[in-house]
Amino acid sequence: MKDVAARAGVGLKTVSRVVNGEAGVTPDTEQRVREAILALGFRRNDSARILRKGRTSSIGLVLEDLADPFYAPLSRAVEEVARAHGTLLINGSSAEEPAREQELVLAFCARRVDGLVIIPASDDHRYLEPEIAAGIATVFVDRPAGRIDVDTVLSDSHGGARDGVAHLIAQGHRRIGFVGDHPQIHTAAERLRGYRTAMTEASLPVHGSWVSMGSTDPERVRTAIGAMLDGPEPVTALFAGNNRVTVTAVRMLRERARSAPVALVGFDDFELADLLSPGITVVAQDPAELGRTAAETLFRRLEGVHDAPKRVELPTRLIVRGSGEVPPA
Amino acid sequence: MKDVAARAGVGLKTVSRVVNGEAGVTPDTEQRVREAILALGFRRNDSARILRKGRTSSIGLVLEDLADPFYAPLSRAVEEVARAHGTLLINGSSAEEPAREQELVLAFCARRVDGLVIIPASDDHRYLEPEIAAGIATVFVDRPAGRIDVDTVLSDSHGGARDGVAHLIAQGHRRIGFVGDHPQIHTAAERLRGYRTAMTEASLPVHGSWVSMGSTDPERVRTAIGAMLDGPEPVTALFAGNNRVTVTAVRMLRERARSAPVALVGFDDFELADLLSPGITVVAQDPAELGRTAAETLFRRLEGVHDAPKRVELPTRLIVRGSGEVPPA
DNA sequence: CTGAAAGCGCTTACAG
DNA sequence: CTGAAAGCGCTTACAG
Repeated sequence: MKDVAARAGVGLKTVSRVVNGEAGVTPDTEQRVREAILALGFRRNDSARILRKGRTSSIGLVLEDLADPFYAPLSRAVEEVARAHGTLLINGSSAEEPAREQELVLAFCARRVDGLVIIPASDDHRYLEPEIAAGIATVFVDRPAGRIDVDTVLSDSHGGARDGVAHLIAQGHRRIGFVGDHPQIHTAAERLRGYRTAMTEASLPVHGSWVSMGSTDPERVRTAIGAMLDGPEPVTALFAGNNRVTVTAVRMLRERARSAPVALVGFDDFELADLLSPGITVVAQDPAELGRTAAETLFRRLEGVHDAPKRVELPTRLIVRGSGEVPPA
Repeated sequence: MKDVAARAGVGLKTVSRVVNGEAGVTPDTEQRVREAILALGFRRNDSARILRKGRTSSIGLVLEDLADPFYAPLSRAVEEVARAHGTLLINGSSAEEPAREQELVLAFCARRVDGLVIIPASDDHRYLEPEIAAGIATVFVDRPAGRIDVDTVLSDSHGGARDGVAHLIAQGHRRIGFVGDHPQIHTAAERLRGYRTAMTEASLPVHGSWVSMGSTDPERVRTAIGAMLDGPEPVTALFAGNNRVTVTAVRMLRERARSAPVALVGFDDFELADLLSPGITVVAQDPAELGRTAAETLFRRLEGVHDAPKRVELPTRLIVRGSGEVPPA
């Protein structure tokens, strides 16, 4: 910029004016500055601008896995909102590791992002308190924050799971298995709770062997489902706690196609669910809407809205496609 | 930092030393500084650090759509490599709009990212010349750059499509349709070329109505496929130019299940392709490997490797699952 | 309409 | 082992 000013024979401030399209420069001066910019290949250094202005016009998004088909649309929705606000998106995957979540969040804060959208992997976010106090707006999405009070956008995991399991009960099922993610994950715990609610509301007992929580690794899920199907009180229907479990369940039921058919309802919709035979009945969330709502909440804060932190819960939707309407054997 | 120094009764440089874990501070002094940092809730401002250091330790990734199942693993792979290099990832979706691609790239450059990984939407990248001259390392992936000479990582679209179409020919098909994306997109054009190569190698004519290029919007794809199946020279097999086309083709063939079965091979693998009936035979790329290779190439440049720009072409793999082995009616 | 000075919050290069 | 001065490249607040 100094070089441009020297070459154009003007002051620094005049170059700044031209670069930022501010008024108060004669066409003639502006022309000289523009020529110097072109000749020198000058591009404004936003790092310096940011340092001086205080706002970075960037936000950070921490999620579990960018490549997960559930989070990809969420992430894209956040990006679109950010773009509409002239803001850049920095993101990172926590890989479900609390230490990595914290590392990413603090790295973003050190870059002085204006705000954060977080899908947490940990359950204690007090480490964020100084950052929030320092003015970094923060919204949690998909899962709530632990031990701090911040804006949160969730899906109704409890209600969705209850609806899905009630649907199986309505088809006549009495012995229903639940396979979920690690119980520390809020959504997993809530869905299990929804399952129990539905069973209780129908006065059905829940056999201990019908519930399995843990890694969504296919091997573990297979073992769990195998035990439910071949155990002493074999289930006639399965409720899968998320998309990864559902896919493994579909594979497994396919392989056992010769045995008595087992009904299946999964939490989370996924592409091609309608093309399988039977189509997979699911409790669908709207990940893009989660992302959009979270990002809009964030920007409302950045625009200076200062009421108490809010918790938004988005409804789920049961999509009937066939797999959940298989009657009990 | 000034406040911390004042409170600890030391100089700025000493605070800097403690914050950065540099040697040469007595334990006693360090202790005082740490206490001041804690008391004041001080966090280093990386914007200032960046300005002074010259390197931002961030890279930019521009792709077409973060939410596309093909690009999500690519993006994740880039992130992992960046992470291994202590670098943050900024990303944005071009939505296949050249103006948006350029806007994102220039915004990243203004933030002085150390490097760029670009999946281009445009075919003229001369606008990048000043940035590259200014030292921003750049790698193109999935599609080549236009009118500039830079590192590029591609899949073998031509060879993959040729293999896929040759596979259909080997099953006895003579009338094969090709439905692809917009012909301006390099991969789309290359796959079409692969189709023609395979047909020519088998001395088969290509009827004009067997080729349709354009938007991957389901309505357009349906119309195109309908014309091929119901036209004067009806095809007995289809080659789909990418995952979006394949999915629409699957839906359509499913609906027409009562007519003579049509063979299908698609470019790009997708989740659950094996669970459909029949399973979908595909020419698979490895998007994560594309991303990893591109990012590693980028970091090699950032570490100072200065040979001529390289072009890497990764092989594709034909995965046989059933849909491509349907014989001609 | 234009520009000189100060400052954003750090690090660098140097001196003690 | 420690710190004062200069500077990274901009913008702000002000004066002319």
